[in-house]
Amino acid sequence: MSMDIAQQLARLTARIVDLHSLAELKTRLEKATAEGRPLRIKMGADPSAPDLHLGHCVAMNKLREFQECGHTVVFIIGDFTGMIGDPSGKNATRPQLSREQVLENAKSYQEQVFKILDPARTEIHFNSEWFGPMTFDKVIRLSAHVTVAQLLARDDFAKRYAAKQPISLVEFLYPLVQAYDSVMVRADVELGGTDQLFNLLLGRELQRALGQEPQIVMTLPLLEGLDGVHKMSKSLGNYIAVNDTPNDMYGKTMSVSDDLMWRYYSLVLCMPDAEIAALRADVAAGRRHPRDVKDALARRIVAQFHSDDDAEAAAAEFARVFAKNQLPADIPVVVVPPAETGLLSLMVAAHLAPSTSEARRLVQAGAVHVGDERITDFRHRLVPSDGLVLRAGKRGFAKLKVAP
RNA sequence: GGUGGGGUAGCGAAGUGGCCAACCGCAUCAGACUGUAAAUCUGACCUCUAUGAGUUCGAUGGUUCGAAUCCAUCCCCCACCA
Repeated sequence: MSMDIAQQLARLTARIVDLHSLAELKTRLEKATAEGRPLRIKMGADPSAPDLHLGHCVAMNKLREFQECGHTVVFIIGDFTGMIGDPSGKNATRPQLSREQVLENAKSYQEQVFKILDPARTEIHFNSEWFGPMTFDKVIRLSAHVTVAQLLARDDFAKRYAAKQPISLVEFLYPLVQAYDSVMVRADVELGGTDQLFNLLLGRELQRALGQEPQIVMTLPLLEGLDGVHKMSKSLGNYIAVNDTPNDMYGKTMSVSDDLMWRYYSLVLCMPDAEIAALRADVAAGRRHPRDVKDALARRIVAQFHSDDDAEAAAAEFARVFAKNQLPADIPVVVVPPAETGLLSLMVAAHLAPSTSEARRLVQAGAVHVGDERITDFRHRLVPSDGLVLRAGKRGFAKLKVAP
């Protein structure tokens, strides 16, 4: 714990949305320094989605900053809750997970998490540790600490209640479950997305009710996904996964809108506000092209999760394919029979279209090239030859190989 | 348990016997323009051995020349009351 309190505070409160409260955080940091013990920073993870994406990284980055200030991250894998199935929000029922699935997801979670976090300063717990053996009388006693009015205060509950939409009892129980996790790991700080604020605050209340010092609560912004509107999430398919290939990662980043890229600079790369402001000013004044600024962003993101070389290669590949309209370096090879066939069935065989109807639409729309030639006649027939490249749309490529 | 409302393509939402493969909006895909940005314009958007055919409107069975539309049974959802 080399940094002094003021430095830590400045660092730890960057980019956050809510903080309850700054004074408590300061006191707690001072106390920790005095006692020579690191703070315990809790964060919960949902084991139903093993694919971490950049949206998760917003909070992870904050966790890492805590670690860099010498504190311990306590990562909770919600395996118990995962096995019940989380009915949160719109998708009424999430699939229940088996024990094996949860463990498998947890493992892949860990691998991904440690691309950002320091394993030496991370503790991982499964909440089945304490919920598994819990008996129902304890559950009831626990629920006595929370009132319905309190729960209804949560924004999305309030809205749904007002709109006469259903709220399942399980959903009511969830915040309590999460709050109890905080009690069990004796969290000093818990952080999450802004949508988690209520749950985090409930943890505070519960800790107080059970005689613990209440955790400090911190929320971070929700990162918008590739569509620029909704928060990045797996179910919406608008995400950049931590495990995406360099090319995908680079390309997806380049498809982010200009307005949004500043958020990525801030929330994913943790670039200080002043630097971002300077960049923005350059772009506004025409000193820099927004495309170049985005290219830099994409490179840095790829470099962070892969390597500098990967970033370089992805940028080069992107320039070749999309800027110069040349063929990608790696085109999937499809083995086809040597006989003459219709273009449509060839496209389906090459996975360029899921159905011949779809293939026909692409051809009619002028999206299909055979070699250098654009084909618009869906009845087109051809004799496959080795190395012939089929192209459908911007991203669909297939290289033919004739079966002997 | 009672009363009322409802289940239509990825989502939302029309349609209440033939003009319905099903208006419209969103999302998506493609083309043009570009910086694979945004915005805009255009087209497509169940499947197929494709100017035709086949399968769709919670499920099953029925009435009819003909059903998403009518009838019966069943399944599921929601609100209110208890």
